Amino acid sequence: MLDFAVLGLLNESPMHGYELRKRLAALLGAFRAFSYGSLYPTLRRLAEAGWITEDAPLDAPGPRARRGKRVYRITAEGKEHLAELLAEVGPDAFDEDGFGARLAFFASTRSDVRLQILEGRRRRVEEQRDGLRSALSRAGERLDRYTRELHEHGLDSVDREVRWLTELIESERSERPQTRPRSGSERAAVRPDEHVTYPESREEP
Amino acid sequence: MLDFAVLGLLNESPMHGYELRKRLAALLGAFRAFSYGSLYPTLRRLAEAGWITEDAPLDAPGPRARRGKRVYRITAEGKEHLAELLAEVGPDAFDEDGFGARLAFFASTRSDVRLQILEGRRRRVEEQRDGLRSALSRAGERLDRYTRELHEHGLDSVDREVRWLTELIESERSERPQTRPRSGSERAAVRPDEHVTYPESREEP
DNA sequence: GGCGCATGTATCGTCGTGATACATCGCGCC
DNA sequence: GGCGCGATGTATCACGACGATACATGCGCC
Repeated sequence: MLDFAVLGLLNESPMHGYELRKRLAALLGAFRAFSYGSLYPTLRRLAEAGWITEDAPLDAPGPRARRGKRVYRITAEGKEHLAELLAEVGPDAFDEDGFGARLAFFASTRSDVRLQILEGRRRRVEEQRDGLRSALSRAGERLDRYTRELHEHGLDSVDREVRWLTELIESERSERPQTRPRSGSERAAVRPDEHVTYPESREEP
Repeated sequence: MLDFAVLGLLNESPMHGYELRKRLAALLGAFRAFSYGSLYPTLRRLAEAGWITEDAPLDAPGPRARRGKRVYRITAEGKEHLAELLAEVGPDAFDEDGFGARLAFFASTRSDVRLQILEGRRRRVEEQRDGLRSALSRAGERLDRYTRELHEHGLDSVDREVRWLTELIESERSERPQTRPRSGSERAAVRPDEHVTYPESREEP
């Protein structure tokens, strides 16, 4: 999840850890920004895996080991890996945060994958809604007033999210009405200025 | 946070860990139920602190060590501790989960503390709203369409939550219009069938 | 001249999660 | 008659994120 977001951002341009975190915050909604406590370990892991490089600006040979600014840059392998991540759905894509991260890079995501993600997320939220709904109608009467209020508010929110997702899905479908043909190669519906390159489209085995 | 919720539930009646988790889930909203991985360690911690007891049903002296059903029960000290927790606000009371937990036990919470919690939570959510709002008006135009959509939906939700909290606050105030007198002892406004006993009302030092 | 604030890198203890393991019991179903 | 399956029930562990903290630099502003 963090891997995905970091690669996505570094694919746009090289960055410092600090700026990365700010961009992450802007992307995922100000609150819900990862802390450095997870960001730096992630960067190191990504560097070890070869997806990114870490340009440490030649340490001035002074007496104290300076803590230099480090610029992180995506590698060719990293782009390849990102393209794979963008093309698959993965189980995290439907929870709150994972969905947010996927949505943030929808412009680089194949149109059919976009639909899969939106529909999966909607299914997930509908389950929440139904669970909440039946819990309320079962126990609603003998629930504490405040607890009931909380659950009703939660039900409302979740209900609105389902409607929002439905709108997104519909607009996604109307902009891409070729649901019919089911042609052999579902090719990338992506803008030409995209940085990533897509692997071959693959059928489910 | 978990401590608080567990003590609150055990204050109503003794329970197994399993049932505790179910009640927790019902209370906090089905999703957002703590896993056993945090529940059992918490129970052990609470038992060590003396807030609860752990009734292990005398192991049948058979060859294999049976894993018996354990009934957890709140102690007198636990009730005292719970009353303290209920009377103070604490910094977790304003985040999503902490607030939910506090709300779930509002019936056992002093009316003035209720107001503090509601208002603190509202302030928190207003900050989120304003941050989101200004981020959107600053960068809204050059934002990805999907990202903007996500942030606008988030802003909507947060906005509605503020309004919801305002309603709760107003109804809280109207049911307790003695905001005026500022009499020496802010006494418990609590139903007589409550299990907890309140410590002396204390003025801020 | 110094104060505070944004920039910038980094670590650590704490805590919750999600997966997993294991065990018992009642129920339906063939 | 026995078989499986889902609910009940207790428990652990690796992993990952958080929040606090530390430290350093450069910049503007009064």
